[in-house]
Amino acid sequence: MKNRETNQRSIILEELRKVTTHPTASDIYEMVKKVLPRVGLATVYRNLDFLEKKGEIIRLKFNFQKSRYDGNIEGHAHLVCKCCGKVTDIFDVADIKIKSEQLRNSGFKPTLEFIEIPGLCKKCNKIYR
Amino acid sequence: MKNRETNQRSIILEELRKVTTHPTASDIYEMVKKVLPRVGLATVYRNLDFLEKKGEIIRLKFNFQKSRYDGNIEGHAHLVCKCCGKVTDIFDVADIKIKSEQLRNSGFKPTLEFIEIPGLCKKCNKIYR
DNA sequence: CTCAGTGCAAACGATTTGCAGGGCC
DNA sequence: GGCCCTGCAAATCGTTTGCACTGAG
Repeated sequence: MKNRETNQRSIILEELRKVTTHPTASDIYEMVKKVLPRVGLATVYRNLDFLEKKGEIIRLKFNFQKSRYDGNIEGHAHLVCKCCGKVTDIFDVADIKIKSEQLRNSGFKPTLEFIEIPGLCKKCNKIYR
Repeated sequence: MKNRETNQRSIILEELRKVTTHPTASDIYEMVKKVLPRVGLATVYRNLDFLEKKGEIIRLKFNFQKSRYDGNIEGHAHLVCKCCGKVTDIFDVADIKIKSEQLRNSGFKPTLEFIEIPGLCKKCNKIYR
């Protein structure tokens, strides 16, 4: 009786799965509009929220003003250049180790698959060397 | 000739240094208003931006809608509970190790001091166990 | 048939900006 | 005295919401 499989919802997910970029809601809106010209932006937002809650997609936060979305839910991390904003996916982080007694004592359970690692990309690092 | 040391700017920094919470811009606005009743919210925003660019404070991104700020620039990480939103400071992360060939090959230089680690806090982890 | 989902437009809330006046250097 | 900074108000922009309608189950 709940969670209906609408055309809009499946196409939004489908379009997001297609790309390896990390589009914003309006990017996705534009992508979906090519398939469903009458779709509304609010529908895109509502479905992105829905899909995130379901764990089908990931909402990224590296950009302050607008959210970005990732249709790839294979556990992976993001490298985010603080200088140029470039985002790189890293898939082989199964074994990130954090050595911190405070962390161990806190009882906090990290979800390292979705971590966003700030830093400087190769290009920007050269400039600032 | 540039970067004047105004009363507003130093009080904003001073107030932010005092607390160990991670206040939003309006939280800081309220704090500063107690000292400078005629201060404007825009001034707070402009100075927070300024101070962040100068590296005097850190702008945190764990909250989607509004930015939070940290006056403690001693290298430390944040544990962010995805469930209840609780944020915990971790100071002994000098030796976070990330074992990733992709990362090594990418030439990306991580700034691990400012990393935000998602996960579940002790309390929420129990609930979801 | 029912009600979750949609499209549209208006509302919202955090942040930014234009502008005239103020005060640091 | 120059011009960076401020306070105020209005503007901006991403996101959310109210509402009547639609279509999936």
